[in-house]
Amino acid sequence: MDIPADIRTPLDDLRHRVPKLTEAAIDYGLLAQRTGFSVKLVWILGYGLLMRAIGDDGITPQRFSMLELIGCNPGLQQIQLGNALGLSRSAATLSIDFWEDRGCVQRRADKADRRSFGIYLTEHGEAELARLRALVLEADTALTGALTEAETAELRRLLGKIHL
Amino acid sequence: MDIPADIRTPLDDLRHRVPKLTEAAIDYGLLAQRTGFSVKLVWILGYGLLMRAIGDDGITPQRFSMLELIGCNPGLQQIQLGNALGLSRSAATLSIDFWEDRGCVQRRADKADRRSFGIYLTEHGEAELARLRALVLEADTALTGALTEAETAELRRLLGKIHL
DNA sequence: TATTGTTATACTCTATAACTATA
DNA sequence: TATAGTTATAGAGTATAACAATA
Repeated sequence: MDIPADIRTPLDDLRHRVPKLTEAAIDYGLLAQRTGFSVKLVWILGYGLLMRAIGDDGITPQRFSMLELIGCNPGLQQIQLGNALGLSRSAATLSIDFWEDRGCVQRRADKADRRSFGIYLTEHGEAELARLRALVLEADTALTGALTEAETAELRRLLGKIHL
Repeated sequence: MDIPADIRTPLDDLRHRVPKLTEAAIDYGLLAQRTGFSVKLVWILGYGLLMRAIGDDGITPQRFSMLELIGCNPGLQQIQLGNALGLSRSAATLSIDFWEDRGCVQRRADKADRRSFGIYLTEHGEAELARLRALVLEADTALTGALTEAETAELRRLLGKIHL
């Protein structure tokens, strides 16, 4: 499975969004020493990489996360999906609306509690999720392209120690 | 110099914004394996930590970055400041307006080119920047509180390898 | 009364484009 | 013509609050 050329060397085209802290012309002072600032720069790169890999402005990383969550947890309530991604009820509604409009998810009435729905992928949604997963994996691999596998594993371990 | 109590144990109060990927109830699927997703979660934590440490909704991490940049590079043009932070001209204007309204920065006419200004800190701005730097450093230290110093250094090295 | 979902609304941040004044 | 800065405007994404239906 070849990685498309525009994903293989991806970061260089996105660097205009991200300051080079070592450039002589500008002194970044404290920013250059802040872990949080480095995290932000890498987040910007990862976001841009993912957007480009997906190639559809409507499908943001956040919306992909929603679709992935639905695929892995069929039947969840909207409020549970929202909580799992740190979204308000209304933001979850809108995110699910987006995928419903694209024919990827279905709201099924919950017979036990008629206030709520169970959210499920449609067949088309399954296919779309499979397609996107491949792109997302490639973009994520590209993000750590400058690192060895051992370094990538260590990076993930350290990030996980912070947020887990 | 003691770290305030609400910064010393900071992450726990912010976790509601950040899913625990290992929780049994929900399967995060691909998301749990994505470096980019972990980066995002850590970014959310760092952002929240910094906002809380600063304790002034107007002063965002982005605006702090602008002030720090002005402090470290007095006399830069607005457009240069914007470029250094990945901002458009209009966004840079607004960010500098914010600090000017607070009496922290000054636009000084450039005698050689009357279209542009040199941006400088005021005395009050110097003091404000010094005050904020201490808070920012504490918040950044708190972000990596779960890591040893060696681990924090390694995390920074790995992040730098990606964005530098 | 409390909860699920929807809708209306407002807010923040951003970029683009039009505009002014210089160059 | 091009550039620095400002302003007007629009877009995306979010949250809060009011609302309807149901518990």
